Amino acid sequence: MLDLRTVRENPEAVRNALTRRHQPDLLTEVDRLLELDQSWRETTVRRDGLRNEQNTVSREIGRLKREKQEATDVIARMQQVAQEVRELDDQLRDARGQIDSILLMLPNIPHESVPDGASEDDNVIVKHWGDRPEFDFEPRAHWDLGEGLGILDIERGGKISGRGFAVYKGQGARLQRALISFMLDIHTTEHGYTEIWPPALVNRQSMIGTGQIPKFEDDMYRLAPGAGDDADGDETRDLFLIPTAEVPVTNLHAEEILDADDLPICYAAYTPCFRREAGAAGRDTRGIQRVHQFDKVEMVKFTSAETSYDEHESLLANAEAIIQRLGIPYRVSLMCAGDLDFKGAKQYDVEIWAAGQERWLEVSSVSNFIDFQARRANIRYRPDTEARPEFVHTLNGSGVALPRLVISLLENYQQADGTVRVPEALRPYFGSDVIT
RNA sequence: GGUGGGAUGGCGGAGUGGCUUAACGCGACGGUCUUGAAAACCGUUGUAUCGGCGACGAUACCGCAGGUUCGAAUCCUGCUCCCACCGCCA
Repeated sequence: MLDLRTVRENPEAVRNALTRRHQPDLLTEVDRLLELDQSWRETTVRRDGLRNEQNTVSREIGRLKREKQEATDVIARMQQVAQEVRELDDQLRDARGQIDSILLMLPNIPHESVPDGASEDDNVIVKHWGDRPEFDFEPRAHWDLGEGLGILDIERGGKISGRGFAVYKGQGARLQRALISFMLDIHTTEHGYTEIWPPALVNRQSMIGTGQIPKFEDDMYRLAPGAGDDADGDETRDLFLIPTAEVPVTNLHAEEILDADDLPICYAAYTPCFRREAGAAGRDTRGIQRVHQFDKVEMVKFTSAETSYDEHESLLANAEAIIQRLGIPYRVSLMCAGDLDFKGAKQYDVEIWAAGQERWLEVSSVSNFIDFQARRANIRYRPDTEARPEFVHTLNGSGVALPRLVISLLENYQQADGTVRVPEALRPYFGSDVIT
């Protein structure tokens, strides 16, 4: 979330950001926020003055009592003051709640290097890599290849769970396992990431910390209270399935003050990911392009404020390295302000080529959130021993998501007989050079 | 799931309603002394918010959230986490 002080002292920067993001509807929220803040501060001054009186006089009452003197009149007067403090506290709590809820809804401010634009059509393609494969036969889509090879079972996935859940079988299952190990090994041994294996269920506070809630709560899977549970909002059972490892991994350091010498902290984590895709019914429903549960290796970085944009570039390079080793053609887009993720200040998307469908598929989104998540999750660091703590910058990028990578591998490396070659780099993990 | 015991500053640890805006110790930082270091001695010590141009001042924070009271680390209610034992369990 944004710093309230930034909004207070530089509201034009915030309004400008909303305009660049093409979200003019939020401008009135900024005005409301400024009014609430003004009255919150005025009330705070009054309340603190009364608290000061309370503290002073209460000490005096203590002294009188010790000296066995009469204090009834003073106590009667202080009862009034206490009542007034209670009323002001209620007002403050209410105003603070409204302020926080607005702050939680306001998006990050796009970095100056982010291009203007209203939609994905205005994203800037900054890189192309690799040559698209050519075939002397008609290449097939992955759902045909997968079914033909017996490695992908969409229908049974639907039977046991519902639409949007896939079953991988035999060499398909092995391919999943091989890819996960392959990617994690590269990130940990060559890119300097520490491997994390986090929970897949997290509490509400963690979801707020990384920014999935409140804005995207409808896209999240949430555990229903079990039979016999209290229905009245028991925090311990208010759990969400993670939509990405970003949530548990970033929140590892929530409420902490990190040592500057430890930065940057770089984590890589494999997790399953769960997404309701609430607003996307009917889109890309064939195959495993858009599913409710998928697997992903995610990279997360905690950096100082000075280095985050450099770290952003190397994070992108780390994601690209995976795809390059698998010999898959890809392109990188710099997201325009209008298409930029709610919580991001700058974001690259990496799309790989799927030869069977002849289209680009997003497999990685590489974002710098600057202090947006760190402020929500309260993750700070001390620049040096004497300095006051500052918010870290958090970044993350997929490295990479599996289903679309599998699609691309199947479709790009398919052969006329329906078998699929396995890229060289993956063979030690997969144990074979062809999927038959 | 059950029973009992805990949670206090960077760490250890005192503190059962007012003489505590948390004692004492350790650590850290600054200084004195010293050729240098150690020891000793002196001083300092967290986080956040608000007010002020500023020096500075005020408020809040003793696991979390409410409550009682003129006044709460201390009393009450709910919750979380940790430790021990019991039960269940891959």
